[in-house]
Amino acid sequence: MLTHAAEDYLKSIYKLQEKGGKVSTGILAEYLDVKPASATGMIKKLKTMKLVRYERYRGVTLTAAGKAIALEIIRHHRLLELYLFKALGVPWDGVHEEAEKLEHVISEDVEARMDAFLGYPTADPHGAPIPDKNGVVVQTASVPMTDLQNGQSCVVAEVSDNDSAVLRHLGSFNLYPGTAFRVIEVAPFEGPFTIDIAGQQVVIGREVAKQIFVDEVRDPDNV
Amino acid sequence: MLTHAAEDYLKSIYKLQEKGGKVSTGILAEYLDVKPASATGMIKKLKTMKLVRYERYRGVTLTAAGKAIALEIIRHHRLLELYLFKALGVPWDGVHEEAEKLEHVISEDVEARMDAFLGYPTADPHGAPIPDKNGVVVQTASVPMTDLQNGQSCVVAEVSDNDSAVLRHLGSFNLYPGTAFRVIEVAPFEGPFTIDIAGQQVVIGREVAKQIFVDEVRDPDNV
DNA sequence: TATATAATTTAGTCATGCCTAAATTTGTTT
DNA sequence: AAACAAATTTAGGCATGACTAAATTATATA
Repeated sequence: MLTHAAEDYLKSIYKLQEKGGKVSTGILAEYLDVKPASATGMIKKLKTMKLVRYERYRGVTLTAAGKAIALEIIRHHRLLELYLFKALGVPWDGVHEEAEKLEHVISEDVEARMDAFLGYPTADPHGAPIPDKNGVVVQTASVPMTDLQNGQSCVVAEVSDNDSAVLRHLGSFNLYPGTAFRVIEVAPFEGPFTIDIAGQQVVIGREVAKQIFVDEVRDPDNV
Repeated sequence: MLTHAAEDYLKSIYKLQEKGGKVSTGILAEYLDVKPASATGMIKKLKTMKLVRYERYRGVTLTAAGKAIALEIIRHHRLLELYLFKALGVPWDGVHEEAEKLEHVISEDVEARMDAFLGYPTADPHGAPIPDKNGVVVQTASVPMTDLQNGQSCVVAEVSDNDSAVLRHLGSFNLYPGTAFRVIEVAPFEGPFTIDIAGQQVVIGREVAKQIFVDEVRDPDNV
């Protein structure tokens, strides 16, 4: 069995790999809040276990075996988030932290029971896809909110779960996955977005908008 | 925050202390499946944290602070067992192992939510008392099944959760906390017990009987 | 009371997984 | 092509929590 630390490394490599192919030691270390030297050490260990491909100064990628483990941990994490949210009422800005600890510890049996209880869900409370038992992930074609233009309407697909303060903020005006909204105005020069959510006007800054991904983008009906 | 290992030591010292005052290094090491030298090392560490009282060759006891932590971990463990059993349908011979890993990891928030979901229960699936938030344990006056005489009837109060094979065995004839039974015969010379559970006759060996504790013992109505 | 046996402690190791500081490699710029 | 900056690796350390082997203390027995 792998250590918790090794599982975290694999998970992080997977996530970073998703948006940019090979992963450098430095990026990985920064993502894990660890010094680059520590990352090098763990990468070498993972290589001897044949979970990653690695050449010094050339970055890491997951092997098939490594990817399978990464996806299993991610599945644990997202199922746990949804379970804590739905079954125990943990607020959506708190589930990430809790799942981060539990994901390394639950058995496959408990995982399967949560999965069944939830009706074999495909997304967690932040809209992130839950890999299935075989590690298959349903990828959606969502785009960052920052791509939106004046007047366009859309539905929230996913929200980054890294920053719980941001999540609380979004929750305060009911912006969750599945919520529809319309862009009233995009302020020029990289300015904030003013949007309409169920009749309420809300202003969202660039930094926050970057963490929101949307679906079903439609141009204004009345041109 | 304490390490998982330290929490396990405190929990074990508490349990051993319950039935015999001071706890020797050897007993503790055996209970934790660790070499005595390792136990000595951890005991010293716990002493510097003022969680135990200790003099070499004289055994350990918990301080008030140590006891509070031990009870909190035990509370986590037993609440988790009951939660896994009731909310997720984990079989009663599997909850112990699972809770053993989770107990070190759940937050107080999740603990409180499970507690509320379960309706503030006072016993786990094996009948062991769940300490309340303040560390108060309701002690019952149950006696070991090995104390029973021919003809006496009783109700199962608690079953030791250490051995899951034993639990599966007991479950196979529906012997759970709350189950009533009557002793038909105690074979002489430390022999097995023959009992009547809801009309079925079952034979239970000494070693298993030692792990069963009973309440409401009554002598036969017809003498 | 001397001695054998059992229990416990000390001393020294090992593997993890992190760290810092210094050395090296790579890639970019002039 | 040389030199600089950034990224990466190496080397050496530290804390945990386990281990074995040897020394010490306590207890039981003759």
